[in-house]
Amino acid sequence: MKQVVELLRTHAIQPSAQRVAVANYVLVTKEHPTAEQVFHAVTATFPTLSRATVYNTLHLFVKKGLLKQFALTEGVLVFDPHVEPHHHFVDDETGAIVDIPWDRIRVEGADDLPGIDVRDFQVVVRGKRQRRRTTNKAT
Amino acid sequence: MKQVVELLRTHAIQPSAQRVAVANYVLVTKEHPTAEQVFHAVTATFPTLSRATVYNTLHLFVKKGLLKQFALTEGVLVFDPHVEPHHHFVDDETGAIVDIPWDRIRVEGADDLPGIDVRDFQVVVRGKRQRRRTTNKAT
DNA sequence: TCGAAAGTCTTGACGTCGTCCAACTTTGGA
DNA sequence: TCCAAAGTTGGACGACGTCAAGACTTTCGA
Ligand SMILES: [Mn+2]
Ligand SMILES: [Mn+2]
Ligand SMILES: [Zn+2]
Ligand SMILES: [Zn+2]
Repeated sequence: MKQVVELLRTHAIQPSAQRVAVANYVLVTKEHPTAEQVFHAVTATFPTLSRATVYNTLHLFVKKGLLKQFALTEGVLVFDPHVEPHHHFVDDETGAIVDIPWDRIRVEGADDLPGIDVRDFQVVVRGKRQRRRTTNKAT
Repeated sequence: MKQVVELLRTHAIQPSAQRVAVANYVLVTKEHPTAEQVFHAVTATFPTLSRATVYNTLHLFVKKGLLKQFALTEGVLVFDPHVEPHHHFVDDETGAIVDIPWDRIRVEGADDLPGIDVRDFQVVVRGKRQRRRTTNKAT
């Protein structure tokens, strides 16, 4: 997409074909993919793309502020194009990570801790998605 | 230690020599060690202990409620003998994880999210430890 | 237009973390 | 005492991630 190329340019990133392909996936997703998920998703349409380039590109995007990086689930980093502050829910059963809007949870005292320069904080909620809501009227 | 043996027994865990050795390290530490750190620390005094047994034992302790397990830093799980709810600070520079008492931070709304059965939540704070406090009287 | 320098990409080797399994040792109750 | 169950071991294996050397591309001044 044209706008991805512009976005990379405005962040001082050369829009190579590989970077544009990665960007068109990872900057658009609502999920929180791992590097391996990005690799598999993008090589589906760009088969010659190498693993090293995926990692290099993701790290570059993080450095340039287009992505954030989290360690929330076992063993892997995930990438998040939603760079404004927000909280996360982690589904125990599937490992899925879901955004919680910043204003949905009130936090007091996290940025005023003795001896600490707080860079950021977030609430991490773990649990299960509820079974089908049966709140609907007669089905 | 004798009390570790008793602790294991009260949690229905056979206190084998290997488990006691692991317990004497991981149930006592104030740090949040990774499995590999546990492995290296305990093999220093119990050289025949195998990696598989360390992992088996840590997972058993988690299942029995003696430890909690978190993914807070890149690539590794950490284990925490402090099983009551509390928050965590992660030092950007060293990766060190430090407990924040539950009451130090007020959180409202995290357990009342639509469509979610919340099992638990915590605040994760990231930043730097401040340079030496110079609040002391004339040194 | 040409060629060098800088930038980018690929391949494949390597390291760490964690799992798994088959073979073994130890344990404790009949 | 004996033996089935429980526990342990070492090594193979897989996923994730890093790194460096070389190849390819783009840029840009002569
Ligand atoms: Mn930006
Ligand atoms: Mn307990
Ligand atoms: Zn997010
Ligand atoms: Zn803790």
